[in-house]
Amino acid sequence: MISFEGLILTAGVPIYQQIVLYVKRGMAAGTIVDGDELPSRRVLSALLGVNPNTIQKACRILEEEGLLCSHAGAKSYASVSPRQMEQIRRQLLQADARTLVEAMKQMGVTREEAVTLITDLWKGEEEV
Amino acid sequence: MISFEGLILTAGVPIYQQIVLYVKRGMAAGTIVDGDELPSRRVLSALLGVNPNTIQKACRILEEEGLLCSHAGAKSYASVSPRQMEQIRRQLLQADARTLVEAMKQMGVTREEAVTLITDLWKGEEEV
DNA sequence: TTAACCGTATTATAATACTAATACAGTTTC
DNA sequence: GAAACTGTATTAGTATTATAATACGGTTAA
Repeated sequence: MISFEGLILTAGVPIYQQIVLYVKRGMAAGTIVDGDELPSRRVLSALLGVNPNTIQKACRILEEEGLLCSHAGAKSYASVSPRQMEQIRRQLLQADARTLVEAMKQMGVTREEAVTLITDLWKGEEEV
Repeated sequence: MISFEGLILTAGVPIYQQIVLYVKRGMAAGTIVDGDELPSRRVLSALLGVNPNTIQKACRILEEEGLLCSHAGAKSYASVSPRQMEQIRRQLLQADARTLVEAMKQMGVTREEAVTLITDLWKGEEEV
């Protein structure tokens, strides 16, 4: 059963997008693997405190991308091949890193300063 | 006169937020300094191809944060003290880096891998 | 002073995101 | 087969984002 305990909803970003991203990142990390069972729409909506329609929207997107297998009446399961897993991992990493690099450059930050900032933050959060 | 040539609007994020962020990053980088003149609402809206109301919303936010000085009938000017500049820089850097670190950790990426990814991307974009 | 600019405000319209309340049909289990 | 689930669809209402079309009054320079 896929766990959503690690998902902390942030204001300002569409909820369905956050759910999709959470699942994709889990797949990239290997914490969500092929065949894993998804909680039902109703259970998940109660768990996250959002509307069932919002959950359904996220699930529909995941299914359209071939990452979720849903059939009316039956439970839903993760569907990820090793190839898909690698592709998702690469795409997400590239996107996140590119966003940061562009932001840093716009602020006139040097590469060394950026690396220092990240390593420091990494250590800092490990203590918490 | 503050230049907005470097601002590339992205779909999915509110335009007024992108404008506010662009100005703040310019202030953090030192490319926008205290007293710099802002293009008029109408000129800027034509330049970016967005509605004047959207520009006005961004300007209202910047003024409420004390970063823009506007008076009816007169032109608008950037208003940044050295203390504000440092504060903005620190806030934005922290926010961006924190977002990346959380994403990386969710995907099971090591600190070394993250640093490598960023340094590579930095070099790669410098060639372009 | 008057014309041309400036910031500001208002009203209306449309698209998207999200909530809310149902309803329906397929699957599973006892 | 019936009850309890499951995914799916529909309709309605609200808030935010953005556009559109004006309008008003202050500032500035010819």
